[in-house]
Parts: sequence; C-alpha cells; structure tokens
Amino acid sequence: MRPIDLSAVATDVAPLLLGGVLVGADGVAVRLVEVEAYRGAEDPGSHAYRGRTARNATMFGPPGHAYVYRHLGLHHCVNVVCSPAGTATAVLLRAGEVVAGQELAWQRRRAAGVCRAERDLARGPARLAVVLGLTLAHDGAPVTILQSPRDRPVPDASRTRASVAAPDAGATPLELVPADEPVTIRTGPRVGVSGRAGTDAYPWRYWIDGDPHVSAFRAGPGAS
DNA sequence: CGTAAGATTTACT
DNA sequence: GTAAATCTTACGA
Repeated sequence: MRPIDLSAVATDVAPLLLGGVLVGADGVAVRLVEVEAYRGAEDPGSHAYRGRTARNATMFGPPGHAYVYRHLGLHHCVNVVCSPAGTATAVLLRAGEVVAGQELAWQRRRAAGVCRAERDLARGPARLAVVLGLTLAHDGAPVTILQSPRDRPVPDASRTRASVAAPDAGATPLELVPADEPVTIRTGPRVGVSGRAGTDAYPWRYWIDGDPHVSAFRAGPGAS
C-alpha cells in the first residue's frame, strides 16, 4: 500500500484517512470514521479563506501537523494540515471509534460533560478532541504517518494511567496508522457550514458507510 | 469601536 | 426543540 502523502490537497487526503487509527501520546487511539476537507483560499467554508490570521497560522505551515482551534470559546477541533507550506488545506477529524485507552477516554469525557454510550465517546469533532486530550497546546504538533499497519503500536496499559489533565502535553506527537483493509466511503455536504460552502457544491465530508460512530448531519445556516 | 456569526455540545423547557 | 456558554474574526459605523 502506497503511504499517504499529506502534501497532497485535503480533498485527496481525506478519504485515505478513513479507517486509519490516530494514536495519541498517552495510549488513547481512535479509528477515524468521519472527516471533512477544507481547501483554504478556494473554499469559502475554510478558516483560511480570507488569509492568514493568528488562529489559522498552522494551516499555512508544512503538512503533517495538527491544526487545533477553539470554537465558541469552549470546544476544540483537530485538523491534519495538508498541502505544501503556504497553501492552507486541512482535514478536520469529525468522528471516530475509541480502540485503545478506553479508561482514560471515559475519564476525559466525563470531566467534560455527560456521556452514556460508548458510541458517543468520539462522535463529533469536539468530542474526538476531548478523548485524545488535545487542546490549543497541541496546535502545530507533528502528525506522523506510519508506513504499514504492522507498525501499529501495542496499546500500553501503563500509559493509559496518565493524568486526565495532562497540561504539559506541549507538542506531543500524534501517529496515524493507515487503514489495513478497504472501507466503503460515502460523501456529502459538510456539517454546520453556512452558505454555498455547506451545499452539494462542496461535497467534502467523507465517512465510512453505515458506521454507527459517524456523527449526525446538521445543515449550516443558509446551506439549504 | 461595537456587533454579529460561527467547522459545537450540553442542559433544560 | 431551544438556549447558553464564551473566543476569534469580519464587517459596518
């Protein structure tokens, strides 16, 4: 299997990430089931559409890093930066299934609010960020693509006992293990994106067909 | 300089 | 179903 090239455009990278496993530094790992692509200057729905700001600077940097931003002052969302430096495309990680470090994932989700079902642990971009313990401190952290599923790290129980707060995470790197078997992919308009950028004209949401961990669709304002 | 609108989630009516 | 929480950016006065 050819390794994933993050210097490609986000719309090319996004489907390749589905079924892959994102591994955090403290033992929590999430199998990605839903992502969205954002294409910077070409995309009215992108944070980078109107150029570089303090918040989105990471997206303009080199590929293979995490762009983490805060939404509504409360929640964090995580992207994988794509395209060469200077071109700001990225893939938003919208939902996944926790496949390792469940105990720590549950602790973090309970600390952030109520969560009853296993299915909802990482169902939604802000929830996914919570279980992985990602905050603004991780903006710019490297994301490494492992070459083969054989390199998949064995879940290390001792590391799942890390503190819930993990304030000193800094630029702890993330690892992404590509899918080891094909998945059936569906596409459609992005969730919660307003105006034309949230319509079929921009079908840049990608998810694994039928997977229960995919989040619910919600049309953006004026995206009819 | 003030205001409005978000790549959301949770709690309450 | 609707509101609230609360920060960054864009835009109009």
